Amino acid sequence: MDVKTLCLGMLSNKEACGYELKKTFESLFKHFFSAGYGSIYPALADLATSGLVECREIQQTGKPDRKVYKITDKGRIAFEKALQNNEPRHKLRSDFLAVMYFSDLLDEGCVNRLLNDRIEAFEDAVEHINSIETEMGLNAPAGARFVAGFGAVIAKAGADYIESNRHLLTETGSARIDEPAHSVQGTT
Amino acid sequence: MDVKTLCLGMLSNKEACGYELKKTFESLFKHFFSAGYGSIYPALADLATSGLVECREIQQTGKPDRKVYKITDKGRIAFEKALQNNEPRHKLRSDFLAVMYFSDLLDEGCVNRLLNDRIEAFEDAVEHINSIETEMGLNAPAGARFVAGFGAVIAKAGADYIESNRHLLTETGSARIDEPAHSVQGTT
DNA sequence: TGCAGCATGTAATTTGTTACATGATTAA
DNA sequence: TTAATCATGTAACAAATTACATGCTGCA
Repeated sequence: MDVKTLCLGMLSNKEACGYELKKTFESLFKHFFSAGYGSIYPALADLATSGLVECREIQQTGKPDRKVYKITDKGRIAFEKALQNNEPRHKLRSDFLAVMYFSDLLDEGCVNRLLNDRIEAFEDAVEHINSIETEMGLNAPAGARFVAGFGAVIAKAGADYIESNRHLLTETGSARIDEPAHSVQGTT
Repeated sequence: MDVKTLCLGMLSNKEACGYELKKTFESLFKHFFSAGYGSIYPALADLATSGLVECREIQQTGKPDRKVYKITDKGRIAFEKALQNNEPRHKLRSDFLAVMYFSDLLDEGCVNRLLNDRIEAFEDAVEHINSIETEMGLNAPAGARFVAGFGAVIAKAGADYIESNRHLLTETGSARIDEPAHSVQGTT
């Protein structure tokens, strides 16, 4: 699944401009898909050329015209077909794990810092997902809740794993003592 | 971190040919990094050109000469530097979650099939990792064990999450009829 | 005064995937 | 006889990232 297809999918829920789609990538989709303007704008242009979306320009003062894209019938059909096509991939790419694999080449301070950073990143992810779940509310589509829940559980599992197994990588197994005074909340 | 750097890292443990490195990508690194011959061979050629590895050709009958690459001192320094450089990324890319987000556009049979397939993929991953952990034994480097454990825990968490939350996506919440009676507990 | 938000896009570069091309040996 | 394993590579293609390019508004 490429950025183009995902944009089409987002537009099947609600019309939007490129800027807004980017916001969605950064909120709901953050933990499993990312896209920058450099992918989104060309994708929308392509979709419009293919007749899968229609574009309506809204004039604004002091800003570029807002281009609001709306999915067409042809677009809906194309997207449903895209959903059924390929057996969907699910792939992690982790430099973090690669570095940990070679952690015997690093000094302990460095390893500890990387572990702490990663735990923090996971905890931030959990918080981020919790906040969007709150925003969504209970009447949110099932798919959105399922996907958010998945992200939260996996991030939590990652943080917990590191906390429980960091002793494998450091002689002292030092916990996060070196964190300055911005208190880090417990793993929840 | 690109394929080139990871190849260099692998060679810091043990000299190898491209074919062997590919095997390592498919065993130890499978759950967090992937690379095909199309990336590996050019990467090795580049490394040799830069003097980070040395190549020794071993003649064979009926096969192309085996090119065994060995890291140089310069290569070791470059790799250690690469390890320290960037704060390492850890990024999931999941078409599976994207499709689930839009699962209301699919019929239940299709959704159930996708969920079952994903659970199976996660379970296969756990098994695969367990088998390489067994192969490695207890005297394996700490980094290798840490990384393998991480993969197993995350895959298990993913499978458990789907099992416990599939009811969100399907009216009937049909479980896997093809699985024998082993009840799956809630998350964690 | 400076930064964040809104809003668009292009172009160069990097990176990796896929298909192509070859070919012997061995086990099922 | 068919597939898998060993073993190398190139070339075309696809895709996404990054840097560049513009510019107003409103807040601190």
